[in-house]
Amino acid sequence: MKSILMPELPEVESFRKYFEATSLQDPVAWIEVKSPAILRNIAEHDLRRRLVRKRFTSVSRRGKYLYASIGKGKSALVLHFGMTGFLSHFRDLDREPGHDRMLITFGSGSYLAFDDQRKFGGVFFADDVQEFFRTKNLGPDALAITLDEFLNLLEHRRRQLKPLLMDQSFISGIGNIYSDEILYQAGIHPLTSSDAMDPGRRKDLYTVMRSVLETAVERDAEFDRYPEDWLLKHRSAGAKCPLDDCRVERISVSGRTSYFCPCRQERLLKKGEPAG
DNA sequence: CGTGGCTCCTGGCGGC
DNA sequence: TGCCGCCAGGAGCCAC
Repeated sequence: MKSILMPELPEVESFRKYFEATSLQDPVAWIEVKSPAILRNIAEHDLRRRLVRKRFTSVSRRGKYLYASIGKGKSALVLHFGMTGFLSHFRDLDREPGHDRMLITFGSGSYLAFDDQRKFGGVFFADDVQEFFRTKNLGPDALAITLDEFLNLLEHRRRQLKPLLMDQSFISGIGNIYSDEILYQAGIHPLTSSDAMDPGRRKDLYTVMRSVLETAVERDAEFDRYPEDWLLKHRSAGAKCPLDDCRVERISVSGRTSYFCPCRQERLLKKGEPAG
C-alpha cells in the first residue's frame, strides 16, 4: 500500500475500494482473531458463526467507518481503522503484514488481514448497520452532506472550528490532518468560534471541505500525489508556508497537535469578543 | 451544551 | 550502544 496518512475519510474510502476490488463474493472460510482487544461488540466465535460460509456482497463507508454487507440483509462487518489500521489482501501467508489483528480466509484460498499496529481500531458486527450508526451517534458523512444541511447544523453550534470539524457526531470523516488542511485552505484560524463566521465564510468552509476531501479521494489518499501547496506536506513548526513567506506554527487545539499559517488564517472574532 | 483531561496502545525519538 | 521516559493520536468517558 502506498504512503498513506492516518485513516480519515479519504484513506478509508481507498480501503473501501480495495476491499471492493479484492474481497467481495468470495465465501468466508474462516476467521482468526489474533488480538481479541480489537473486537468491540462481538466475540470471536459469534463472529465466525455470523460470517463463515457467507459472502460480502457490497462494501460502503460512512465517515471513518467501513462496512461490508453480508448476503442480502442489513447485517454487516464494520471496521474502524483507528490511527494505524489498514487492509491487506494476499494469497501467500508469507505476505501477511506485521500487526495482523484479524485474518479472514476466503474459499478461494486468499486472505484479507486487518492490520493495526496500535490497536486503536475496532471490529464490530451490526445486525442493522443503519441502526448501528444511530447508536454510535454518527453524524452525516462529510462528503454526503449538502450545503443546506451543513449550514443548518452550524446554526445550532458554538464551538472552536477545529474540534467541531473533527466531531464525528457533527459530521463524520474528518480527523486531525484534514481539519487542519481545510481550515488552512479556507483561511480560518483553528480556534475561531463557529458562530463567528458570517454566511459567506460558512459557505466557503463547506466548499473548501468538499474540495479537499474530493481531491484526496480522487488521488486515492496517496500522500505523494497531493498538491505540494497543501499544508499537510508542511506539518512542522517553522516550515515555510507553501503559499506565502510566513512560518507555519504549531499549537495544541483541544489536545491535538495543530498546524496553521498565522498570516493566512485569520482568527475571526464575534462583535465584542476580546482578541486572543 | 461546551471544554479539558485521562485512557487505551505501540513505536519512534531525544536524552543521557 | 542501550535503555528510559515521553509523545502522538481516534474516540469514549468523566468531571466541571
